[in-house]
Amino acid sequence: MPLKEFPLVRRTKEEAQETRHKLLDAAEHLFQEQGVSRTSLQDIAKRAGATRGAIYWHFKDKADLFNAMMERVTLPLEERVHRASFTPEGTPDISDPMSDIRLATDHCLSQIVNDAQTRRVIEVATQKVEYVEELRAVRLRHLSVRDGFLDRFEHSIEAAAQLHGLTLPVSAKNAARGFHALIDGVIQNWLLDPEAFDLQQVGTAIITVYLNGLGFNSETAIAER
Amino acid sequence: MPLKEFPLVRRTKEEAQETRHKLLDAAEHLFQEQGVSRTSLQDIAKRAGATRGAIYWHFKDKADLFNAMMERVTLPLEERVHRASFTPEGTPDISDPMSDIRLATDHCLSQIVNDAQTRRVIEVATQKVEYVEELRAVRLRHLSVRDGFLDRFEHSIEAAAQLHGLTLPVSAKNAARGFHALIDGVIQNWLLDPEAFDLQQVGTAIITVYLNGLGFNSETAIAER
DNA sequence: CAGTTTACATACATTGCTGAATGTATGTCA
DNA sequence: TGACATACATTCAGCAATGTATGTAAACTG
Repeated sequence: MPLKEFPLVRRTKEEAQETRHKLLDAAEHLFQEQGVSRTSLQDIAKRAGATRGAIYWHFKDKADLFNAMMERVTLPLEERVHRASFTPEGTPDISDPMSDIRLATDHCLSQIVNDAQTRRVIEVATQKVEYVEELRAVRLRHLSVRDGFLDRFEHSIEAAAQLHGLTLPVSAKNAARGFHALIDGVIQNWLLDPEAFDLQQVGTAIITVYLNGLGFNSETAIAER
Repeated sequence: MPLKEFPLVRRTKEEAQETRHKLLDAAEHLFQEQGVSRTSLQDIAKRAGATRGAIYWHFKDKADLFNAMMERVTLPLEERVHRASFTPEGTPDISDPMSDIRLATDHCLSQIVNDAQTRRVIEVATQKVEYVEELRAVRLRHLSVRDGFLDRFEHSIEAAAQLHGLTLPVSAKNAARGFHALIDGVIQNWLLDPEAFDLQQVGTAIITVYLNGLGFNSETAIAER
């Protein structure tokens, strides 16, 4: 039964947003625990202290709710990475594009390790959902975000190579793909078994190895400062 | 209705194995198309030209069928990689452990690109299934297989470093983790959009970059031959 | 060549989830 | 202070999937 401590029927807009967030919170946890398909809207409503009526009011269906849950975390993260990659704010930096990328990457890893919500949502997105037709939109957005990152990486790598006057052993595009695959891979492996190793430490180390393989040796980056 | 071309009721043991394989084949395709949870046992039976009775005869339930489907592909693959990493057969090779690893990796990439079944199953395992309690066994096996690979990589990298007399910039364990993350990541990214790039070519290239970053420059490997 | 087991097909009972319809009390605004 | 929109709760119809129980004919066995 939906708890009835006080009259509680109609809410103000603020309260409505609060129940919306409670629904998304509940979904996050339940999706992580039982997987998306095995979690019913009933489960989510119950955990949020509401009924399915509330869900159908705020969202069209389960896929819509899933999307909202994802975007609540990924939109700010994307924006953050986006900003980090151009000049942060007022700081007129003419820094090495490669350190910008490394900073942004470190920030990502750090957020995954330190922010439980981010970790939960990424875990759901990578292990607790089936990417089928219904979630085509999610998949497409995922792809376009990825391609955006790849372009950014590619240009930064190219610019940095030019800056340091070195010739890359592979095309900038492939170098970017490898960089992305490395980060993506290490995050996924960590999520599979977070106890196995320290994501930030190992992540930083292997990125250094990879960039070193591209010709960016650590001294170069430090010397520039 | 289950097709009734001829009497067809009871089969010989061979025929029974054939229907078993047909069921697994059907499951593979349907899981890939619709995801595991959205595929009913009814769907699978129908596609295989059988009924749910056949499924419940051969398998305990859906999770059991899923396991069988996975192992039909992964067991031979694992065994192959395992063999590749020790001395193949009668060939008394005292080759560079690093080239062994590269050969095994190339073989994996090649099989993923060229064998549709392997590709299907890996795609299902990475995108079309939710790793929840019910599939705990799959997850655990996945982890133990991964750890086996990691150990192998670690030892090979260590041996190769000693052979070439170089000091690794990171621990052998972390070097192995990076190597694995790189391969895992590039495969997953390729599966997300196989049109985007050539897996074997890009894979080989970025592996070279990474190994180069570890200190194994391509000339070293070639010079040894 | 009976009896037994195998390899399924069929039928049934149960469960659980979705979507839509409807109810309802409260905010909100003219 | 009505009138309308909002933010849900409740109810209901309907299906779809699972698991099991049972039927059955052919293969296998001694």
